Amino acid sequence: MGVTKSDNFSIEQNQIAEFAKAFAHPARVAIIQHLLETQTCICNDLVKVLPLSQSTISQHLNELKRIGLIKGAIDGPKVCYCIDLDVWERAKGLLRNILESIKGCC
Amino acid sequence: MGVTKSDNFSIEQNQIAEFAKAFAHPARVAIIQHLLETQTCICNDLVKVLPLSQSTISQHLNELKRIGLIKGAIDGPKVCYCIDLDVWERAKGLLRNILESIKGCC
DNA sequence: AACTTTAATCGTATTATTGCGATATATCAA
DNA sequence: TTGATATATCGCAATAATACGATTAAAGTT
Repeated sequence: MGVTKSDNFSIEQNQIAEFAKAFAHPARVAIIQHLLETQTCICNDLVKVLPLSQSTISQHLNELKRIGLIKGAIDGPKVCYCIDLDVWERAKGLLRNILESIKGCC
Repeated sequence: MGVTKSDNFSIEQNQIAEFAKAFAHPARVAIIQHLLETQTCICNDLVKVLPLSQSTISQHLNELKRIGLIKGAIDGPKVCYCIDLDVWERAKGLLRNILESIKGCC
């Protein structure tokens, strides 16, 4: 049917998948890296930095906001985005947990 | 146009996105977790364990193989899959690197 | 008030992803 | 040889994701 059958998997599995999705596109990786570098919030410098249109970047930002990894603060006509530390830590924990749970292999 | 514009991003950004994609679906998370648990290779126990059809699971396995995180060894009529340690370590390094590069926030 | 900047959203086109049944193939067991 | 088991692949359908231009809306600026 084409739809991800989320219901059949655990909450944790869905959460991991959701966080991973944030990093599953090079444009979103670039956005996140930029936010990590500038540390302090940025707004639409991204439009100048990334090879994508304003509307596309806005969509990616919205997706990251939906996932929870970033949050935006309105500042006049601008919106300053930054990493949401709490959510980031949860994502880090979940992903680190699965990445480091390897003990050996065949 | 609907296509991810990979060319406009760095190799590293694309690699991170590619590895993240492996985890960006609950079914693949479940498959990976199962492979991590059983440690030794498994084949199509997955069909019995996961709420998905054989063909769908085969597709997910193929996607993971394409990304490189797992490899399959033919054993008679079966195929035993397991984590590819080298690739896994590279994925771990890249993802850990970005996840831990946060210094603070607004 | 007119203009600029910023950003979200709408509409649309295109491609990717997810999923399943059916089928094909290969190996092993009886 | 016949049958069972294990997998991959094909064909199809439906939904999701990516991207852009155009438009809208809000907040400053002149």
